[in-house]
Amino acid sequence: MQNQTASLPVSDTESSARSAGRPRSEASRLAILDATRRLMTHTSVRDLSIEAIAKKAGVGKTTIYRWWPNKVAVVIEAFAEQLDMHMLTAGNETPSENLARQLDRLMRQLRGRNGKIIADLLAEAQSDAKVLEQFNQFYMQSRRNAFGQTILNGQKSGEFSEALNTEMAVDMILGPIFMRLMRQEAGLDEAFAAEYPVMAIHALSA
Amino acid sequence: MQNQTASLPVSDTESSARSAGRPRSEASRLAILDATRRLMTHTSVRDLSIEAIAKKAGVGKTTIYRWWPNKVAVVIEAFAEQLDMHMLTAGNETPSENLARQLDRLMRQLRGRNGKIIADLLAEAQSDAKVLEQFNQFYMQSRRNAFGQTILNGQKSGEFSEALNTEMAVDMILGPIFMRLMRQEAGLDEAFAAEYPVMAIHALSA
DNA sequence: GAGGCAAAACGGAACGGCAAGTATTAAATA
DNA sequence: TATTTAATACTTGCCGTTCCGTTTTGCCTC
Repeated sequence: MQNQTASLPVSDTESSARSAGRPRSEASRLAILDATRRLMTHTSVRDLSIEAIAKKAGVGKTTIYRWWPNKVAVVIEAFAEQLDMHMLTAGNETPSENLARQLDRLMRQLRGRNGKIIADLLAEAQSDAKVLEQFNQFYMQSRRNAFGQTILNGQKSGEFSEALNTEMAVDMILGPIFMRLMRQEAGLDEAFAAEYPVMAIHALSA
Repeated sequence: MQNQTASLPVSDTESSARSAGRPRSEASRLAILDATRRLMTHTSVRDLSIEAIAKKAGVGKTTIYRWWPNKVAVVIEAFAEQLDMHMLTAGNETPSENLARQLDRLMRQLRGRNGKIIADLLAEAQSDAKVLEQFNQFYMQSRRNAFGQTILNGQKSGEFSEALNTEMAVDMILGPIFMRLMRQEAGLDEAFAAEYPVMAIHALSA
């Protein structure tokens, strides 16, 4: 069986072109990722331990350490498909409509367990530079780029003010959402999700 | 000597009206807080351990556990004076001016070590409901109230739009700042600090 | 007032538990 | 047979807690 794993930024899949020796066990890999997903329904990323994953997966700890640098990398890979949203810019929309749709999708995705995981990862990143980089590379950067592009389009079309540079505009758009996510109280509830896009567009408008 | 400790929201100072028995050692208390401050210059809140504090303070672990529920409470008390900014609303300012000044002060305060500590605390809070409550009660709530009041004033005076409720407006104002804080990349640098208040006021304006 | 007693806090030591990370040995393939 | 992976077992370190003997206070009795 060919190794069909998508080139994820975390695990060492795809490296080393099948030279010799015992091949990596795909069964173990899947068991690890599955165990991680199941454990994450009851615990936070912080409380998750490599040992617990190994035990639940029926696998040695060394196997995990061999392929992932830390538990965050395992979590990222375990939830990669669910968290990787395809931020396509639809064709015939105005930048404002496009932005509203993107915000809507982001907030819907951050509800429930996924949001908790993202908040946990951002929290973990605060005490580990490597984790921060992993998180940015895997999750945050692509989001920022997508929103940044939409904002640029809006600035070209004259809908959005040209006064702010893109980076700062992205911070202004995403900041409140993640603030809400981490405050937990209230969170990204219906009311907020309904009102926020309007406010965000107002904030950017010329 | 009378117990002059300001009534801080974390440690158990002031409770129990001096009935009998050996009184709490002020020397130990100060040694613990001082050791915490010194350790925090080199480590994150996450990597800080009660054991290390006790060792550095020349104190038994028991003494710490007796008076503080967890290490976050110790950190909060150790940095209480530095982090407690007096958010007075000056008299003859327009709400916009007032808001700009408040933002300026907040961002200045979140630069350097204090900002790192706040980010760490918010991170710790993500995996512990008690910590989140401590953080809100000690730090976040008072900030939100102060900004909320200013925004309300601005809405009354007609400078700010009445479309958004106060809670959401506060999230919109503070979100980007904390986003910036936790991203670390760039952070609350000069450029951001200079531009952001203008943008924030624009976002709120009617 | 002097002395003794109860109450509370102190530092030190040790415990069991848990997780991180690391040899070492066994297993599977070219 | 060489090479690479996997699992077992181990060491290390911290945590949260519990004991213990000691110290410092208030209060009561004489």
